[in-house]
Amino acid sequence: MSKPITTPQLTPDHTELVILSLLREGPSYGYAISKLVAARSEEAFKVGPSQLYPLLTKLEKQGLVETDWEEIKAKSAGPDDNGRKRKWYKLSAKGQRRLQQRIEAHQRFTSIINSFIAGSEATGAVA
Amino acid sequence: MSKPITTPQLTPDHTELVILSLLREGPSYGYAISKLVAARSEEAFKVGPSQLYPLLTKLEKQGLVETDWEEIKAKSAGPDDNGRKRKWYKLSAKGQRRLQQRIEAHQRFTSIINSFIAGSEATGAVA
DNA sequence: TTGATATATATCGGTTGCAGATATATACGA
DNA sequence: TCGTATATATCTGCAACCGATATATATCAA
Repeated sequence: MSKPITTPQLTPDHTELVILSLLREGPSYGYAISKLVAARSEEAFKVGPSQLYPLLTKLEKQGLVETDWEEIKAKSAGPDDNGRKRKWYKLSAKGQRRLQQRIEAHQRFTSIINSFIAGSEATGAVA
Repeated sequence: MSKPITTPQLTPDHTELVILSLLREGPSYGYAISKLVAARSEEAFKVGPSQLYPLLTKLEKQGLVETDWEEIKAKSAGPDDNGRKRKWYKLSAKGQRRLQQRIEAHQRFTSIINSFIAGSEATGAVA
């Protein structure tokens, strides 16, 4: 028995759509995003570290998100560099436009897939 | 300038859904399927030979399709083996069940993606 | 008749993208 | 103190796919 069919995997484009959608609700950071994607999808979508961090870096390079380091101080903290850090990602104006494009692209995608599912009834072809 | 955003790519699961959907309308063969996918999707989806033939072979091995060779005879044809051939694919009962599963999985997929797009409004979270 | 294009199936080779593992470091509860 | 959770990041290998290539025939126009 192989694993049962639940949902198709995320393409890179769909992953970007999901992450930009989350960031539209407010800034977040890698670990939280990863957990949120799993929780909101009822574990259907999973974005692991090896997928997430390179993608976030790419979004940053493209100017779709702006980043900000938060120092999570331990009890005592000198001016050292070793404390735990949290990298916040905030949707930029460019990112919002990209999100809108991804949403529209997804709607076209869904529409075409549905036309295949509907089949000949929808195309006028003879059955 | 990179290519404009049109639709996300097809995952293997979505490609299978599209091809099984086409075969539900009646038997077809590789080249015709490739052309049909492009035509019906207004060129948004493209399934080239290197993607299509391995996939069709896989579907055949899984018993989702049944195959049948058609000899396309030239004007003269002895009992030779060199004539052009056409390999027909017909959806099996098992393939029909698989298609139904893929359709349901796609609907779950769409539903989850839409919930991300809808965002906080749909989740009860504070904006 | 010759050449270009379409039909038809199939494989190969390089690139991309990701899953799983590993690495590092801290916080917290049992 | 030991395991789990938080938090970011890279590495290694594998699988999938795009583009090209291969082979062979049919068709149509010049």
